Amino acid sequence: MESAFAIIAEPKRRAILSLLVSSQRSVGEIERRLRMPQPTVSKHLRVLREAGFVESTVDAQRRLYRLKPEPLQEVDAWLAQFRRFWSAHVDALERHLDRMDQSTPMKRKTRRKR
Amino acid sequence: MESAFAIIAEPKRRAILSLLVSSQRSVGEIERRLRMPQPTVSKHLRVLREAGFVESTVDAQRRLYRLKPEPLQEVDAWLAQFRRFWSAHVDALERHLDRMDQSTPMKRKTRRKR
DNA sequence: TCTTAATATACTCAACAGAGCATATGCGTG
DNA sequence: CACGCATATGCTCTGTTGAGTATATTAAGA
Repeated sequence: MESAFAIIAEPKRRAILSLLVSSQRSVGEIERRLRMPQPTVSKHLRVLREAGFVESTVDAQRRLYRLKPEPLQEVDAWLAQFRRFWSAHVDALERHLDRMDQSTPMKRKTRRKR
Repeated sequence: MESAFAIIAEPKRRAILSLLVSSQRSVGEIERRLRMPQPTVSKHLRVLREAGFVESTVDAQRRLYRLKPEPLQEVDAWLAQFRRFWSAHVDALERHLDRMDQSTPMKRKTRRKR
């Protein structure tokens, strides 16, 4: 379960992370909002905690879980290398469209600039 | 194996994607550059192809594989919701630091503005 | 057409992850 | 201090996945 990528491969864990992005939540809140059995929630929270995605504080019998940014930022950093590729792709597409424009000048004005 | 997230959970697949970001490659090139057995490469390429991460064209006996942007963009879109959280986090940290500044004014000038 | 290079696929095996259920732990309250 | 709520953990079972090895497919070239 090493990598951050493996952690977010699990749909229910992604749901938990998405829920925590707005504010911290107790286990019971997560359980009710996501309609998951309590042991399932606790087990996924354990995985998330050990991987550094969340941290918890004790509030009487409750544990309040909240997001930590680092692991998701790591994923984001890996994705960065592909963003340049996407823009290059868009550029190539636009150059292609521009070439089409030259053959059909009537449509040129419908094209937006970057 | 449905989701894009599950696909990139595999380290070797991430390596292949990273390799393809610079240019398209044949199976043999991937095999040599990443030091993977050929069946391993082919199997991962199949998974990547069926999930829409790559596409291939035939060049004599070779197959040239290249990236397709959509699935990674989907991952990127999911991550977007957390970026606001990160900046909020940084803001909170900075407010905290600013409060510290008020108690130790001497250090204030070392703080950079946003 | 025989051969060789490039790639894909089939099959088996071992490891692991998630679900479900039962149960343990810990804290507050009467 | 006994009970109840909130949460964590243990255990078993099952499905899936990746590795490894062998083999099939397809095209090029002598």
